[in-house]
Amino acid sequence: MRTRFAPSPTGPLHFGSVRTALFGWLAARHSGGSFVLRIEDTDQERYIPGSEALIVETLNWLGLEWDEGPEKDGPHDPYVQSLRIELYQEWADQLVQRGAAYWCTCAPARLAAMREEQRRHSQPTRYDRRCLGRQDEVAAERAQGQPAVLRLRMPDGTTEWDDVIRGRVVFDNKDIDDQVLLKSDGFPTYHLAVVVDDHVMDITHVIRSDEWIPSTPKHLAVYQALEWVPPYFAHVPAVLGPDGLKLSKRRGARNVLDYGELGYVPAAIVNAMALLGWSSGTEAEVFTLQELVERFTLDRIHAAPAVFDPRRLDDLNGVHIRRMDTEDLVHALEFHLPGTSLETRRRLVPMLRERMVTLADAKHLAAPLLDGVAPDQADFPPKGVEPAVARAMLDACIDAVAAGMLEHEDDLLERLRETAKQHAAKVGAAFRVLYVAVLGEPSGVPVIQAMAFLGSDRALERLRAARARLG
RNA sequence: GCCCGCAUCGUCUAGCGGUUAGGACAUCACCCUUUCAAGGUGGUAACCGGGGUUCGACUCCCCGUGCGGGUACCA
Repeated sequence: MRTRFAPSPTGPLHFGSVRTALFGWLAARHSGGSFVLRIEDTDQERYIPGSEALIVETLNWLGLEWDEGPEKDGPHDPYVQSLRIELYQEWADQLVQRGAAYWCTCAPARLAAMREEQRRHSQPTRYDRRCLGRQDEVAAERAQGQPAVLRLRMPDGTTEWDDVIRGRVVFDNKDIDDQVLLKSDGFPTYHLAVVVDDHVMDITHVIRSDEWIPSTPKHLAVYQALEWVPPYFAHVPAVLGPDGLKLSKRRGARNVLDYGELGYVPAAIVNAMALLGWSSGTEAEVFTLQELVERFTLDRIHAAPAVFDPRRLDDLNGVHIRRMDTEDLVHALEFHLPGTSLETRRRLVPMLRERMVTLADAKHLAAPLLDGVAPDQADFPPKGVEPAVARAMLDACIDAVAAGMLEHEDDLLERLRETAKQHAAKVGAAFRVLYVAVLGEPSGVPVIQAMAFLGSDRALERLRAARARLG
């Protein structure tokens, strides 16, 4: 199996487009086949410089390596369509010779008026083939330098194919327009370029978003005219935003790379994407990339569009963070805890790990431990705790820490529990005093571990400052 | 307007004629607990509507409805 991801360089990749790439990548890897990355930049107008670099970075970040494509070389180099123009023109000639395509010099204004008229009469809007019947004149016009486009001559009859995800799909060819294949500037349209490249590059399975279903008959017509064996088509459903509309840059769909800065890990993103429209058929839903490769098959993709729920990503992100290898986590945290040493992060990880939804959470979680100054807290002692209990807890803690009990966390914990009980206070509530004293907040990483991290001196400093506030 | 696709809890989904309609997220309750989390247990919550087909429909067919997409010298 050979699959490809063929984005156009019109900006960063969003969740929906990357999911399509993921499906293609997984299908290829699962079958032991190869995955091709191809840049479809046949529209110079929409080209946004830097997009290709973004695409490459995104795929690399998620671990979706391609076997052939930009920065990779391969037997079908180059993998950028704007560099393959002559190839498309050659096949366009073939289509003309075979009577499957014809030149058209109709002006845009005429086409617009024609469609307007058709719409008014409840007719489907298609090219009326005016130029098809006057090819000699058109040839003369072209010779004089008049701009022209090459159109596919859509054959009569019906076009059908067995979509891997949807089953049989049938179109009546009379509803399908004579698609422009070559623009007046000599560039191919998507419709010509994909077909030529997918065939030349031996793509066996075209996995693309379902917005392409209506144009698949056009592509099939080209395959047929050129006597090429068409690939399998798998049209994956769209990913919708919370508004129920298809994700798009226009509507603020987020650049997938942004998720990295927000603290999402690749494993979680890939897992969440896979679950949007695909299911394993078992009740397991947490998978690593490798586990997805083992289980993924195209036929288990659900045909209905899916609404992306960021809460699911959050959950999966926490799960994958908790499962991450410690050293990997220590390294991943570097970005979110700038200025910290490897060693510091190693000591922090046990306290942070189970409390992070995103890696970015490490910042506020670790702040009380990394700041040099003891945090302030207006509401002290915390409500629900008698001042007498607060004093007793702090005194006991100060004595114990001063006596070196931070070396024995379990004993210290036991000592503090007893102190709370002796004062008829709920252990949880009594401890809150300590949290506020040490972390500046009634919640956070485990307070005894936090004190151990800070060291006796700094811990005592904060405890005494809090004690002093109580008088 | 014309064409196409889709339709199970709020969300992602399992289901492929006979099930107490299952799981996950979210949500609620409880347990555990040094706080917060994590974890555990349990609860609330779904087959878009109408016709068929069938002994029997979530499941198959048709029609509606809703949603999505296409309808470009954009992809």
